[in-house]
Amino acid sequence: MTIQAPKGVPEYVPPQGDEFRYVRDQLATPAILAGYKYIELPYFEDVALYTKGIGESTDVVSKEMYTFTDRGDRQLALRPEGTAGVIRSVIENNLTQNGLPIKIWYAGAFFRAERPQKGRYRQLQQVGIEAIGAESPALDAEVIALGYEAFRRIGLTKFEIQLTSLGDSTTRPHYREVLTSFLSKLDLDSETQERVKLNPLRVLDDKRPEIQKQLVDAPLMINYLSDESKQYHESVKHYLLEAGIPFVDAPRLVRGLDYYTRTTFEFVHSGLGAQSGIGGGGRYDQLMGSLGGKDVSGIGFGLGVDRAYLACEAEGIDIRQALPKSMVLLSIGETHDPYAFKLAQELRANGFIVDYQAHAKNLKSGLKNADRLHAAIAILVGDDEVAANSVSIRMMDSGEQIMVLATNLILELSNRLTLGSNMWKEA
RNA sequence: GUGGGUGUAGCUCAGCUGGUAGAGCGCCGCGUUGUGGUCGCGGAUGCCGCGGGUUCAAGUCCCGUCACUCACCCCA
Repeated sequence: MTIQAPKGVPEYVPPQGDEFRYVRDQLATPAILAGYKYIELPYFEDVALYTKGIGESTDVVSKEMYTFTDRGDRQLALRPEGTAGVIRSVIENNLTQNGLPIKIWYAGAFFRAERPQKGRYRQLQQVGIEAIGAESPALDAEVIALGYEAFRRIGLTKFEIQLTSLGDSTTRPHYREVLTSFLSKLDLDSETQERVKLNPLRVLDDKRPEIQKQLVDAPLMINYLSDESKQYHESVKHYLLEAGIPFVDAPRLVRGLDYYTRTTFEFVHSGLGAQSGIGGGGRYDQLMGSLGGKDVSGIGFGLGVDRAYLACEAEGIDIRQALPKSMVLLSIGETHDPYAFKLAQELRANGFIVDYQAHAKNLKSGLKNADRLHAAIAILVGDDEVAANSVSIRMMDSGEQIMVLATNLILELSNRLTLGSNMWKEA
């Protein structure tokens, strides 16, 4: 038995690797354009951060964390989500000192010890943002808009924004009582009854038809909002409507993490099967305070890069054509290798993406190689070229080929590639 | 944790009521000794997941086991 990757861990090998990287980068771009600053955080944290921050009653904390004890007997956990770590860092580094709100973004891997299935992995990648220390419907709308833009940017169209408000600390307890008393009258299995006690809201999300049937008349949070929360929610919706960002009211929307209050949303894709959520987030009024920081509210989201990538596939989006085109430099026969090697260095120094394939057996096999590598341009260095201090530039799709002086190569390429020239270079 | 499906060539998969292994794609070579893709011809590749059982005979039937996968719970 050869060694395999751990169960439930996705891999993106070439050529998918570059496509995945593209998706991840594009998902982050709207936030960068909006002035959000990057934060690099640890991949493991004190277990207490998550039990206190996310809530012990959540599945994520109670049964899906990868926890371990280090040599100093510290209880640690691979991070299952991003927000708690961001808040911890904001508090620890006093980032709230220099004016609010602070807007940051992050990207990276998260870990959940779940049973894997399509689109649900034990190691998942997210791009996330957080805007901390300000409450205004405009900010909520901005965060939602940035998520919307992110998915649009990679070409997704078959998704919708589901939006609701989970109420504030003054109205939530009352609603919870109402809901609990409703649920306690239903015919539920013991496991679900247990969930009613722990977190009744989550029962609304149950997909089993026999449960859903009983929930048609369930009381909804949206009808129990305080005037203040209601007004705030209406205002958020108004901003979105004005900006032309489509959303649907989702009064039964529930999220898996306990810290969400008021504005709560999810990006749901229709082409993914069971794991349809490609992103989600919301506002958290108490999280900063409960972790020992300033008592201010924040809002953020996490976008699933793995699922976004799957969604592209489901929509038939051709990511490869969006990637930079590549050039292959071929030397025919060994004698020209040093000459070609030097040319490759020069091209790269000028920003071109150049794959140098040394000493092709003959031109035919060299071109075949270039074709297999999906090169858009082949630069040929053979006897004829070297004799004339030249190289040949061959456009692989048209077959058009010209010989130019080596000293003019950079200039020639730059001239020929003016249209969309960034397509040939690494950002 | 619960339920279903699948393990056969590098990949996707076919292989009927048991008779000793196949296709497409890819790969290598030749047609073409400086021109790739298309086309034609030729070629290589398998402990049929693993262990046991039934049988003259097992990829095929039975038992076990491992892995993968989809779905439920839950989540990005």
